[in-house]
Amino acid sequence: MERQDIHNSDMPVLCRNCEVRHRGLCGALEAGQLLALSRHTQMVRQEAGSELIANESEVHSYANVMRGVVKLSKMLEDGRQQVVGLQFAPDFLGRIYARHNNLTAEAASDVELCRIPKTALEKLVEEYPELEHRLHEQALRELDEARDWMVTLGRKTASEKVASFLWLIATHIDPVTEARRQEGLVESVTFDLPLSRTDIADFLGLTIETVSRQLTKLRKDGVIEVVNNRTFTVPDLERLETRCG
Amino acid sequence: MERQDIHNSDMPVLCRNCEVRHRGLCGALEAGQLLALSRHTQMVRQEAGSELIANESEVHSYANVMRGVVKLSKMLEDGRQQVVGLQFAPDFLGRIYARHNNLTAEAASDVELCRIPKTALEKLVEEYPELEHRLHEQALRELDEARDWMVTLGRKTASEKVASFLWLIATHIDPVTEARRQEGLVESVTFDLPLSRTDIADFLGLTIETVSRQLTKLRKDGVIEVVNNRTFTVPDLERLETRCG
DNA sequence: CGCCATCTTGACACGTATCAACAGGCGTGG
DNA sequence: CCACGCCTGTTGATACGTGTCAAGATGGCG
Repeated sequence: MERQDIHNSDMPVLCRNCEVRHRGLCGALEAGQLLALSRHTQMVRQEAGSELIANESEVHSYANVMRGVVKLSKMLEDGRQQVVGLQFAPDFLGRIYARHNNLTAEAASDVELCRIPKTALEKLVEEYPELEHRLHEQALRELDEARDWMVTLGRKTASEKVASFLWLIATHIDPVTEARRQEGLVESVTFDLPLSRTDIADFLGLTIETVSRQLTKLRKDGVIEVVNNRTFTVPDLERLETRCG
Repeated sequence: MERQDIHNSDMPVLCRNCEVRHRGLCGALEAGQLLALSRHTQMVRQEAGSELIANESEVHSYANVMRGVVKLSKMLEDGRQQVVGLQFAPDFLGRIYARHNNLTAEAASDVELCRIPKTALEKLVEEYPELEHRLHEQALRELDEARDWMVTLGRKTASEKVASFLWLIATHIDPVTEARRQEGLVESVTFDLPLSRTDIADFLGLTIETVSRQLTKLRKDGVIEVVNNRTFTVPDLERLETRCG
């Protein structure tokens, strides 16, 4: 997979076929730099539910999310849990520069990751400042998202929280339809939830019962249609947005 | 203030006397680079309550917090407010690279800022990668803090939230005693709250009445002693920590 | 077909919000 | 110098939203 076709171009085939290359970290790099990077990367598939990063574990590698959804969470000593973020392709996964991880990462759906060892990435970052710039911008984006979510956690009602969650998923799960939505071309969306009711509750600071009740309320109000437990359709996204508080 | 004493050293006097230089952004820089930076910086004092960054406003400058506490907050359309972060010296203030601010910053106490225009800093960042590295590390630190606070907002009880807030202030308001505390040399601390009850409530996702009730409960339990409305002493920090959940 | 995990629904409890009254500090002005 | 009003914070009574506990329903899968 990591072999390059020198008769064609300097770009590794792995990267040439990479769907997220232009949007993610690697968009920063020229062909030659991509080659340097790809010498150390490895594509791995992980099935839903597998632990990608264990809390308190030593950092050995980082990764780019290529496909699927990753769930980031933290736990109090007594077991109370809070999901502190979701990552979608092409997000960078891992806390660079830290010795130890301070959260848990789990595959929420089946995921594909492009892994790179800690030392390899850190060396490349020193060499190519544009790489650090990209990582910095992602950190800032995640910080913005975390702060937006703090408003949801601290100040919204259960009903608004659930609507906000559905809105988040509807607008992040599929970059293609999201692009069309932003041009006003789409108002109805169908999607699969990447999280169980328990995870949703842990994301929203609620119980699963409250999440369930608010979902049925949204269904009865016609804001969502339930295809099955895990897949919903939102007939009118603007209508959903008004429910987000 | 910005004149340098060429007979003594290349370092601008402004910076030579700067208390936070080694810990903050500028710790990245050599004397010559500091000089380049200080050509554009300006110390300003703002009194408690003044708005430092207006939401949605265009970004014209950034700043380092030199003294005091800055409160970052967001508001929903109907006026519900959430404080999404506090900044202490020597934190960097402002969302670099963004065209528009997406939160409000207010001086929680009287503050001193070291301001620098947007374009000046961005040019310097391009020139000195170490500067971007420092900013990146601060963004990552703030992200960690935001995620920790998400746990507080989503999963802690009112009592634990108030204890967590007091813990945060007690361990951040004064770097000197905090350093001694970490060596186990201090267990009692007295401090001034930089926030009103309203702000504390908005930070914790509670009402002022609930904050007030939890404070009296902590007082009656001997966890805190109330010197006056704004200044408390914590006789045993470890005892407070156990109340944080 | 039946088991198990996941989700939903119901009855009730409890924590926090809401609304209202009161207390204290502090500056202003008589 | 004290009276007054205002602002901030506290305390109390009650309401309401969400949590808790328990029972069913649904769906996937052997």
